[in-house]
Amino acid sequence: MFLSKKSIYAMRVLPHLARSYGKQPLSVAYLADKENISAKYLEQILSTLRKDGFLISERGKDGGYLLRVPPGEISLGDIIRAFDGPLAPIPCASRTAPHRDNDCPYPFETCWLRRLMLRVRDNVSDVLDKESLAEMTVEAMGNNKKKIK
Amino acid sequence: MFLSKKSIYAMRVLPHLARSYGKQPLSVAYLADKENISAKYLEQILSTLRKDGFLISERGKDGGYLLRVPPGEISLGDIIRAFDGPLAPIPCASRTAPHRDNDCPYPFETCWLRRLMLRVRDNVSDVLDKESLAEMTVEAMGNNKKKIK
DNA sequence: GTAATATACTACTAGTCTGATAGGATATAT
DNA sequence: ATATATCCTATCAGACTAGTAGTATATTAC
Repeated sequence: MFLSKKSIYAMRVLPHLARSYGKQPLSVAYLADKENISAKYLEQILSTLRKDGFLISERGKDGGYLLRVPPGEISLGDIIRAFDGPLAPIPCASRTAPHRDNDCPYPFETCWLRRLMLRVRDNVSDVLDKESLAEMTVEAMGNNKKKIK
Repeated sequence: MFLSKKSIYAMRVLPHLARSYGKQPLSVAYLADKENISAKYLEQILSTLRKDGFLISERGKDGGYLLRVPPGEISLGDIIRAFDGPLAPIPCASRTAPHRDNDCPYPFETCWLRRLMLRVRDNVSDVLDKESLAEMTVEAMGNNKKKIK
C-alpha cells in the first residue's frame, strides 16, 4: 500500500519549483539532475502536474516549469491525489471522490468498516491536506534561500 | 493506494470468528456464504491468517477456523499488515518493517519526506492499531450476541 | 474400511498497474 | 536555421491482484 514513485518524485521536485516561484522556470533536465530522477520519466510527471493545474510551462530556450499558484496554496494531499487517487484506504471512504462498491453487501451510510476507514482517511488528511508546499519547502531546504543549491 | 480485497475480506469475516471465539469453529463455506465472498479465495485468506498465528484450524466434519487468541488481542493494523504490508506510505517510514531505499539521495535520519510520512503512519496507526477486533465486532454486530445471525 | 466433510497446498490465468524507455512533433529564443 | 525545451504517444518487462481449479490430506460418522 505504498505511494507510487510518481507521487514521491513529484514531492521531491516541488520544493525546487516553490523556491523558484515567480522567478525563472526550471527545466526537467535541471530538476532530474538535482534529484537523481530519470529525466524522461520526470517529464511525464511534470506534464500531468501541469494538466492538473499545479504548474505552467514554457517551451524553448530558458523554458521549463513554474508553479501556477503560490506554494502556500498547494497541499501535499492534492499532489498525491493527482497520482495515486484518494487518500482513503477504500473507495467508499473517500471524501473527494467517493465510490460505492456494488458488490459490497453492507449499507453505505451505517457501514462500520466504512466509518472506520473514514477515520483513517481523516487522520491522513490531517497531515497531508494541512501541510502546504510552502511549509514543506522550509522543512526540505530551510528558510535560507541560499540553501537551495 | 487502496487496501487489497484480501485485507477487506479478512476484516469482514473476522467479527464472525470473534463471536465464535472459544466455541465451535466456523467453516470457510459458512463464512463465504455469510459475506458473499468466493469460498476458494476466502480459503486462501484464512489459511494465511492461520500461518500468521491469528487463527487455528480443524479439519473434517464440523471443522473450520477459530481465533487462536481473544478478540481483544488482535488489532486491525496487524490484520492489514499480513496482507498489505506496513501501514506507512513509504517503506522507509515503517516502524514495524523499516526498509531504506538505496536509490534515495536523502539522509535517512533527517529526511523531511520520511519525517512527514512517519507522521502519516502514526496517524493511521492511531486508528488501526488501537482498534481491536473486540471493539470492531461490537461496531459490526452490536453487543447483543443474538444479532450474529 | 469407506464415504462424507473440511482444510492444505500448489499451480495457473486474465487483466491491470508500475516504472520506466524511446522517438517524433511542436514551440521558442538566438 | 539551429539549439533548446516541452508535448504527446507508443511500447515494454515485470510485478501484482483477484480469482479459479484440482489434488492431497486429515477427521468424523457409519
